[in-house]
Amino acid sequence: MVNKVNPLTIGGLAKATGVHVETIRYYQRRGLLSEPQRPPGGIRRYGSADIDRLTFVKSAQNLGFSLDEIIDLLRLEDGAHCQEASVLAEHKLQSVRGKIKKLVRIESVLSDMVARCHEQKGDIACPLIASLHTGISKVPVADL
Amino acid sequence: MVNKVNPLTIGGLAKATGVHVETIRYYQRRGLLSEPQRPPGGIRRYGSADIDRLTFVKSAQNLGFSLDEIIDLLRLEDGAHCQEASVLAEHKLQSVRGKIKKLVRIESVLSDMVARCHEQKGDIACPLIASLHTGISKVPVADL
DNA sequence: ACTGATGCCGTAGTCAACTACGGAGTAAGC
DNA sequence: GCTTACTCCGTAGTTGACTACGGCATCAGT
Repeated sequence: MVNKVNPLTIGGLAKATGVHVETIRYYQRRGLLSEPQRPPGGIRRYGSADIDRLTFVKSAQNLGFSLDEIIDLLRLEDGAHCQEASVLAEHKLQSVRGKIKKLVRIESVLSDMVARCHEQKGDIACPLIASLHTGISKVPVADL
Repeated sequence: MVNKVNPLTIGGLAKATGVHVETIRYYQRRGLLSEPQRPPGGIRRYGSADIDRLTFVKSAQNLGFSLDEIIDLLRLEDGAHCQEASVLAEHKLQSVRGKIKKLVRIESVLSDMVARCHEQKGDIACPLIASLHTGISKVPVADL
């Protein structure tokens, strides 16, 4: 009962995309991927459209979009809503830039602390531990 | 029944540190903060040592340490294990730098996409959506 | 026809770090 | 002495994105 257009079983789709079978089923439940009709009592078949869809989802996810946000993007998928899509992307860009800023601050505090540890001369106390006690680096770390 | 050394109730400690009462209780359960003895049938009292401890936990957390890692740091808290502490901090520094790298790559892809949207001249398709279909930006986003 | 690998399906478990709830006891101010 | 605000405690729920389990159906190869 092999379909010429949609030759893949869910396992084949998983191999073709590198997405776990259970994850594909999860995406179907979440509405990120539609479930093809299945022949009575038979097994569903998938094709290149599904591979493309999963590629879309994974690309967006790699850019930091959540599944909920990807659902929004999928509604704009026909390419006719460029304005709206770029608004979403710009928001994401802002949040990515915010995260980078926070991490860069954390990086400088941490590397300072490590450096002070290394140049420590005969002190007894650890400057790193000491810094943590003084409440240094009050970087709000929310949603890193 | 007010204690001169440890005058704060858990609510006072919460206010003094900006950490929610429930979170303090959660930290006690996790072993990040010890529970002071309480007078029979009475209410526990907290003092500056507890404020300091919470400051320590929050500072470390703001630097990206997980609670489990902070438990490790707390074992080194006497300041006599500078070597070990700085090893932990260096690991964290590595991971922070890794995250920054990934985010910077994401930032450049996203800003490219947005820019192409803005300079789009009379095309019908949205370049941003199109990019997502081609599986661009295979940045493994794990543990962002 | 048989067997072993897959598919289907619903439900439940995982992780981290909280956050909320409910009911009973206690402390403090008037 | 009464009221109101806390405190204590254990347990359960939240979030996001999966991941696992168990039992049955189906398919492909021999």
